[in-house]
Amino acid sequence: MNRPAPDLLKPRKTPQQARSAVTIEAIHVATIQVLLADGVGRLTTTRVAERAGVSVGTMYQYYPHKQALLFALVERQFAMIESAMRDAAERLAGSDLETIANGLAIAWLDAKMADRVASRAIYGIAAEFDMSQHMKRAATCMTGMIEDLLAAAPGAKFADPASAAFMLAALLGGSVRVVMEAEGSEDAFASLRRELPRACHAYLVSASSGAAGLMDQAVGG
Amino acid sequence: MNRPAPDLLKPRKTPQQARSAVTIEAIHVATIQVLLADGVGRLTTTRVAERAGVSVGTMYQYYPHKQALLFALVERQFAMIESAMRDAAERLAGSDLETIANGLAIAWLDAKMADRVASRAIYGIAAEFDMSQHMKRAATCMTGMIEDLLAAAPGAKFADPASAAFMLAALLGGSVRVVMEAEGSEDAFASLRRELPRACHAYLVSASSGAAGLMDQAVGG
DNA sequence: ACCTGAACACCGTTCAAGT
DNA sequence: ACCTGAACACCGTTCAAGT
Repeated sequence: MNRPAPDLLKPRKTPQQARSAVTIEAIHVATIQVLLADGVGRLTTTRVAERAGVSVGTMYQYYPHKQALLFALVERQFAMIESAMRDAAERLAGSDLETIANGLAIAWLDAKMADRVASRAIYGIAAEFDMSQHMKRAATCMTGMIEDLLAAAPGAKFADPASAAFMLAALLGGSVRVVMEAEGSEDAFASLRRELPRACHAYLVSASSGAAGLMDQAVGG
Repeated sequence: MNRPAPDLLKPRKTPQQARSAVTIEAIHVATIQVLLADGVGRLTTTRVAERAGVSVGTMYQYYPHKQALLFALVERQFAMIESAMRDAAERLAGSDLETIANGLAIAWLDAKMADRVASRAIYGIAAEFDMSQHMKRAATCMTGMIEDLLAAAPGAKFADPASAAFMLAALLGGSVRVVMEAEGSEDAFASLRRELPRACHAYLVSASSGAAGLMDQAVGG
């Protein structure tokens, strides 16, 4: 009893001896290398094992299947972004709408762009199997964080804070995603960096019914 | 000479006899059926051929590989959405920013939701192979259409119309995509339908420097 | 012109055997 | 406790043979 719910995508076991920790690290590194060199399409368990210097069987001792292997990378990326956004939220607590909008947009872009090559590769993985659970969790997390920020923003009253937070999360997440997927040029990313904060701010102002919001909009920008 | 550039994702040949037209249609229908019944992961050439009542070899006469088969579905979806948006743009030409924003957002949502099951399934496909070319083309097309609309909007002057159009396309495309990917609930889609027009409008007003724009924002809804 | 299906190369996964 | 690698089932793709 008190057994954890079986998560089929999780690693199979945790290393008990030093050499197995080395093995895991080798597999992890090899996965990234193969991914970057050959792409998701050509990433095979044999190739990864070969590159890691272990046999396929060994790989299957730690990961129940190929998906779990790739999933580990996605999780790491998710965690990185989540932590970056959490930092930003902490920094922005109590700020006005404009500061919040700009701060969130820039933090989001920075996190996504931090390692753009890896990011794109990982988006490719994320697409290959059903990520809806993770996406849902990430979206809920982001929405909650944003909702708290909005609630603490001085002089802004939202008729429906949950909706506003949800929409802002969708705007942030989606726009970056779409540009990345279309293999956006440098220009595209520059536009995004210029326009996304503005879009977020404009939306927040429009969704909040506080008088300060409208003042802000008429003066700022 | 004058040979068309080889597009490896295109069907291999066009039917010359009646029976082959029937075959193609059968394959197409079978693909959708298998996709909906078993998901992308379990869609195999054998299964499709079986369901279509032809041999695998026959399938390979019309499609050079499995990707091409799935690609045909994606193309159809793209064409449907593109045409819907073209209609909307025609209808909205010369309208003010609020009408344009609302009209585009609703048209976009309607097109994407028209057959939500198929849409999600097709997003799944689109993810499985590199769609960046198509995404890029679609994005360019949308951006162009929007830019024309903005140029024709009375009383709105954009410092950088191209950027504004680009950003609006990203907002539309991304937000819907993100919600779909997170397997959004009915609530989520309802929020999107309520908030997306507002977000688009707010952004356009903020990006345009025309006095009418600010008036609009302060008074409108 | 169109269709068939056995054959081939390759990939994910397992498991008996080793240290 | 950890590792190996031959073996298995399955899948995408081809091609000689048919109508």
